[in-house]
Amino acid sequence: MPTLRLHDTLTREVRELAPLDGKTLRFYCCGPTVYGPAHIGNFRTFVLQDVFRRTAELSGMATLHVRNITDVDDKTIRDSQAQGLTLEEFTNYWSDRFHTDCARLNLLPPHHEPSAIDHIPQQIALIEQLIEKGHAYQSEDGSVYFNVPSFPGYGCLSHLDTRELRTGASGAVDSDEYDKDSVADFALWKARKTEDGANWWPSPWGEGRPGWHLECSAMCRQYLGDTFDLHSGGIDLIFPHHENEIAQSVASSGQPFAAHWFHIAHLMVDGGKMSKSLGNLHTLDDLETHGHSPMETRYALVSGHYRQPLNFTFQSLSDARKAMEKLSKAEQFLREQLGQPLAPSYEDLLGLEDRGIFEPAFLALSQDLNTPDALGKTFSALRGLKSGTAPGDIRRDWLGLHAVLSALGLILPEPEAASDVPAEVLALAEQRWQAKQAKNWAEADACRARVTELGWIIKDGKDGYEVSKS
RNA sequence: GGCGGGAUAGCCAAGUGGUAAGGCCGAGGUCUGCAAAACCUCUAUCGCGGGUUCGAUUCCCGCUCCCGCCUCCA
Repeated sequence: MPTLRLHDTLTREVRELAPLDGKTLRFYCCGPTVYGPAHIGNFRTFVLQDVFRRTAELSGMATLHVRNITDVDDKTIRDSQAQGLTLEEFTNYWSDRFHTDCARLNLLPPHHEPSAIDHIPQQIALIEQLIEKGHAYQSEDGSVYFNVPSFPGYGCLSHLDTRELRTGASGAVDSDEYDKDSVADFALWKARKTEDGANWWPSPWGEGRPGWHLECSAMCRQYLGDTFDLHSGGIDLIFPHHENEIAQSVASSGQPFAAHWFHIAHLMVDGGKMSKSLGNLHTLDDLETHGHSPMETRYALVSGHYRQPLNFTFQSLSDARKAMEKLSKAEQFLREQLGQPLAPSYEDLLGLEDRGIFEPAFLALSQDLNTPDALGKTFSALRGLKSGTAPGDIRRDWLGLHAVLSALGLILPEPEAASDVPAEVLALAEQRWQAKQAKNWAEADACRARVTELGWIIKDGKDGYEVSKS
């Protein structure tokens, strides 16, 4: 079993990852806040987490994957009310949409997908523990805050000295929060406000709702225990979200929290930050409107290393299509050598011992999830295969290729089905073929021209032809 | 101001103390009545200036520029 090595944000080094309990790799990924369609930047994170899980599983490890749904916060409350929906109706709609997009991107569903609202009691229990241990306090209005100065390790993940955490450092001050003892303190429980509408819950501190950071700490504990293998999210979550999670969890349990931290760098669009005002917050639907499939998007998202900002362009989607067609041709070549077997299932590939000429590509994934290197090594192996310089076991190599593709989660395009070609086009193509056999070039060319006009392309093979959409 | 990540061919993007993977695009070739596909070949000395070294794109220092975080953003 190849060892899995991954960069750890906490220690800032690439470290080997092995299940703490010797059996199952348990990890938590911060999920979406469901108040609108997720954009491809969000999906970069989820796709890379998926590649991580697949690589672990294909290496022979068992996994336990938890990813939450944040279904209560300022934005979900605000937007649900604006649309005259209950919070549940609103978040259910966007959760469903999120799941649809995940499926289109071939993301493995997490083993557990807990939501904040479904875990209010666990969150309240966590706050009670924190207050009991002197790490939290109640303010005048009934909100509860975490007492940051009471937790010496605060800032260890983001390497931000707590002295530097001063309000207004970035130019925007929330002068609303007078109740905090220290500017670094953050809300565990937010007292009910009129604008929250029906969205409040009873608690020992009065009516209100949980703070954002709290849900993850509570649900990590619920599904993975106090200490588990890995915690992941976008790079922007390092501070303050993950820093706060560590504070809440460690201060309440007295145990180590996540053993390893996995953060994914941001996606850029056309060299700059994505933003609504620039109109470059692409969703899967947007891209499909432009004729780019979710798989092309997935390929584009894994074409850069997860620790580097990735520049996303429409050109990268076109490149992805071409690259996948190339992979598909090679896969068909191997399949034909084997006499048209069915593609192996994901389960068939788990813990595969010998990946043949694709072993280096798979190894690249095991080495800090180097997806671009894995793709490069895959194409390099392909070249050797086709030029016959890599003699070997075809079946072994075919399975090896599928292991790499499965780890990346790529589903290759199938050759165009002939069935949806219009009868008229089919007839013209056949007529042309007959003319060609008779060496009647003028008629053959006329037929080709006509077919082209209709938006189709004829490609001749050795003993026949294929028609495809132009 | 603090912390962090970058700068590699037309575009995207790996990597290494010993003269730089891969994909896309482009050029040439084999093949082909045409067209396409397929296959082969070709295209960079790695932001700037110093230093260490037999040798640096890779290590160190300085500089320029870019980006992110420091506020409930993946």
